[in-house]
Amino acid sequence: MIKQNITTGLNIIVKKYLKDRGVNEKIKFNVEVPPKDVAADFAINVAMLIAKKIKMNPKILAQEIANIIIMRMSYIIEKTEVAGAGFINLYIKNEILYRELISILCEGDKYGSLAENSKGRVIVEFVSANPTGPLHIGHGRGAAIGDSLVRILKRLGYNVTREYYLNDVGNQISILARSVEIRYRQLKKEKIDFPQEYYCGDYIINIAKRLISENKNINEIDFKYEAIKDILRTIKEDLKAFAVEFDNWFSEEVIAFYRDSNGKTEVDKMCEYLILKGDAYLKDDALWLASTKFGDDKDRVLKRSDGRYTYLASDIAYHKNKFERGFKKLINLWGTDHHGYVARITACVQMLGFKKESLNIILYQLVSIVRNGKHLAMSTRAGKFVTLKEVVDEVGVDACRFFFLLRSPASQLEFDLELAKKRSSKNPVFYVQYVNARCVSIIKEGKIRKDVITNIGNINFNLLNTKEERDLIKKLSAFYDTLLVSEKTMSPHHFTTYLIELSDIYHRFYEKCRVLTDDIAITSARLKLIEGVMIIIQNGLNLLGVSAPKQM
RNA sequence: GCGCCCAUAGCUUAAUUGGAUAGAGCAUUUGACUACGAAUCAAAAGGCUAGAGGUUCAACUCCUCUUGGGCGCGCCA
Repeated sequence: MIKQNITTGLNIIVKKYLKDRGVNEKIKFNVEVPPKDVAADFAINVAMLIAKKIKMNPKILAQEIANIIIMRMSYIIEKTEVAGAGFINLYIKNEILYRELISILCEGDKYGSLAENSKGRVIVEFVSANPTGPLHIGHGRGAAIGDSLVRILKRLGYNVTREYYLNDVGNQISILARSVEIRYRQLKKEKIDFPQEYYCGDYIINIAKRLISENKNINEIDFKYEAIKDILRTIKEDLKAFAVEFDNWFSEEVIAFYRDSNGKTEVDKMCEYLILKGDAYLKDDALWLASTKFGDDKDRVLKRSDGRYTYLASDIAYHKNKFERGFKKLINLWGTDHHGYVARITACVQMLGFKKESLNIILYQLVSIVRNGKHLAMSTRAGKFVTLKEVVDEVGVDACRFFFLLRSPASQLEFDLELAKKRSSKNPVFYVQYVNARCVSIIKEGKIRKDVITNIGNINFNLLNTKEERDLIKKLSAFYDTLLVSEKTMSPHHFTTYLIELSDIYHRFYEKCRVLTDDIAITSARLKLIEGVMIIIQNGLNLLGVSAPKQM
């Protein structure tokens, strides 16, 4: 959290500086890590921003501010310099780094977390695959991103609920029920055709077989109920095997079927509300949503002329329901194929009287599976898709989750099965986990030596003064920065990048700085540094839902 | 046709959200084990960030257009 401490100090200085110059505006500047070839620890761009406002030479301002910083922040800043177009480079004192390492060691797995439930209630809705078949790898990516995002937000103090929205109402489900029924009848030797557009996977036949084995009269069988029951069970099993557990499974029936004392469903009430507000209107015997008012390209039907509601109507009621349950922020993870839906749901949120910003829709691109350099063909229609279970069974949960989180949700993901299985540094999961195993191993080795100092108070951290050691501690402290970036961008992929970079820096340290030597003071200090690395790697992997094995 | 998203090294991609000489990994080439895990490390080479304009002290990032790709455009879910 070094960066945050610096920012706090700088803000005070900048505020006063602006006031002295008669500038009343607030300036939002950045504290950033300079490029590789610059030796400084941090750099700020504030002088250039002020220069623009008051039309002065940024380098002169930079020098003035740099002087103030060195005077007022000497407790943290060792040295400043003006560089480039007006950057102020900051060199921080080593003691600050050591203090950071100490708090990592003391706080352990709590390091970088804010007080629980200090930031309000958030609901993250993800996967939400229709219960009409097993989860495929696309759902897997959504599951990994969603679950990891929840872990990140929790660490930042949000009170987060993981929710799966179950579309157990509507056409798809009717077709599912019919599909099972036809298979059932076929197994009973009835001559009946199976329509092409029905669900033709083997799992449908298996459900039918189960029903036959239960020997019930066909009139007693609720095909819809039975189908959902079986499919949902496998979905839950697959998610559990993938280390994803939902806090809540929200059934569409709750808003579409359940009626209050006046005989009204939540969908009914929502529509009445929108009509009253003038955001819904009747035309051609149907009820329309005036979504163009809020940026959609056309108005949408809520209730068909035959009286049945559309999927959209349920979905609006569902979002309303989420707000009514007290969530301040709604996060939805959708596959990119749903992007057409963003405008209308955003419009609805505003019609319901909530701010556009309270709904955050994250779209993620598709996953393609690569084996030996070749893309595997996929088609949902023919039931020829790669399931999540297949991939997890083949490469393991850790590799699977890490790979799904490797790229920004906005980029398409290539999942290389052979690479994911590799046990070498070429495989990024393995590379990161290997660091943890190595740390554990060295610490174990260190424990054998009786003379090692373990009490933090007696460690001479000043001995950690090489470039490699400084770099390593700085990277450790960037753990919190990574949390903040992930929050801002609503994406966990920064952590895979971070962990890979941290591992890189660790290995460089490992090559240059021998840990176990005859010098007991250095040995003890470096062992503590390694312990810090271990803590951060474990914390980071935990946010991704990936394990940190002690040996490999 | 309309709309949304994407385009970065041969391949897969990152870039702290507008900052300094655009970082990694794979593949290629070269080097390093008589000490803590060589399952590793060090180094070389590889880029007009698809193209053209614009805004800015500063653009991969923002705006406009063009080209190429993905997806969506139902009183389906």
